[in-house]
Amino acid sequence: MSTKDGPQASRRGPYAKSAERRRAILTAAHAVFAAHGYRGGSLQDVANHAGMSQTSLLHYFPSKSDLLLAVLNWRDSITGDGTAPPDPEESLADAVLRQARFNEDVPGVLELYTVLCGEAVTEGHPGRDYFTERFDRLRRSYARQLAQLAGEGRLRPGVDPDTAAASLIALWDGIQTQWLLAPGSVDMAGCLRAYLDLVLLPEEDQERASAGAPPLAPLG
Amino acid sequence: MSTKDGPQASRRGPYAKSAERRRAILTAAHAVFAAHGYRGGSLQDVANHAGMSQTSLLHYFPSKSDLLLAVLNWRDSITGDGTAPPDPEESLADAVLRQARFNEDVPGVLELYTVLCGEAVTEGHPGRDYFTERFDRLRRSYARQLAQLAGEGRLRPGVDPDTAAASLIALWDGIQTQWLLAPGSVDMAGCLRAYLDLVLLPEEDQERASAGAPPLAPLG
DNA sequence: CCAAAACTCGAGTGAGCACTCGAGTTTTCA
DNA sequence: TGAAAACTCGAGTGCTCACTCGAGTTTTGG
Repeated sequence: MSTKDGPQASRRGPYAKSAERRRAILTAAHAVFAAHGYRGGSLQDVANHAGMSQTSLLHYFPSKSDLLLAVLNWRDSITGDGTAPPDPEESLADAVLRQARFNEDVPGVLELYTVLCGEAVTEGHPGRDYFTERFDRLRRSYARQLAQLAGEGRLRPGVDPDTAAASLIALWDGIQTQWLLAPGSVDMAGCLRAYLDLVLLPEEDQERASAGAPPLAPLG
Repeated sequence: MSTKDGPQASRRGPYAKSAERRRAILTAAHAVFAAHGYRGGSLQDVANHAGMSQTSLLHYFPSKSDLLLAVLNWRDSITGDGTAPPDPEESLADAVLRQARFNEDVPGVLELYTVLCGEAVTEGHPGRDYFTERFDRLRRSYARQLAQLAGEGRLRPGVDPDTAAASLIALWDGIQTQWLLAPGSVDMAGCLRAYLDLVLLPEEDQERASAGAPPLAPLG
């Protein structure tokens, strides 16, 4: 009653090293799930990578599905969830291409995303809701940005922002899969740039775009 | 030749019902792998679906990875591997859209493909080579068809056939994933049609576009 | 300084896994 | 028709899995 901050005010804070331990577990789990998937990766493997016993791991994350969701949310908290561009001055195309090129050089990020996204459409997969919501969020975000570009006359006539948003995300995911299976045969950034070149009109034509012909051949 | 067709000519043919049983196993395995993935699906589950013991199943397919590869090749033998169009008179766009719409109505086909494709980028997955080769084959096939259209002037200027081939496949796969997670929010055929409308030029431009090519020449 | 919470982990627990073995039954084919 | 291959399956085999238990150690906060 003296210092009461709750009905059973008997809680203490975690140890000083706890945050670091959790981070080590998340790093290890990220690597393991990226390499073997959720079902194929074991808690023992994660614990070994993190340098602790499986029992200690379960002290921080009480179940395997909790660990998976923690890894997914951890990634989003670090790299962003793709919804909000870090620099509001950066164009949509530049942001997409910069992120695509960046991902090529950070091993494990694309593996984790691609592997888990495929697994997630499986019955009872703990990451299913995460990916469903992520796609929903991304589609809305890109559609909004594309609609704004359309208002500025920078979208090719006939292109629907909602369709283009879903298509851009789909193209991005699909090309990642192909790149992971044959890195030398696919140019991720090149494919994305080619698609954006088809959908977007160059900035300097914005005066003529609303009234006259775009630089590339118009649609029939 | 009558009694000797090999060094140890003592082989006999399988039972009459064997082909049917193999087909029942493949059907069951298709459903199980589509619902739970390769790692998440068990041989016991497949055997139960097929109405036999796990031991009998293993008589026909001596290991789980053998069963997976058999399922993948069985699908290709039924639906085609996407390389050869069934009707040489059908245009590339029509074939893509027809297949996309067909897949929407056959449950399990997209699940199997999407789930296994994601799993396959995992270390040591038995389906990895299959998907790598499949993508290679598909890219080459579409690139060839697009290059021919380019020769007929039916490709939008500036579009690279190789890039467009990889992009079309990527878009297709990616939109399938989104559709499986949120069927009501995504129009698969619509996205593919929109992309093809961006890449291909309408047919009536053929007279101005090229010299004297037939409208839909058979593949060389 | 000290009680109690936070942490650590060896040793299970029970379930499920792919796969094997051996013995019985059914079918083929000469 | 009969020998032998094709098939069937109950009963394992050894392994790994996620997760629990209980008991000890370390750290915190008053």
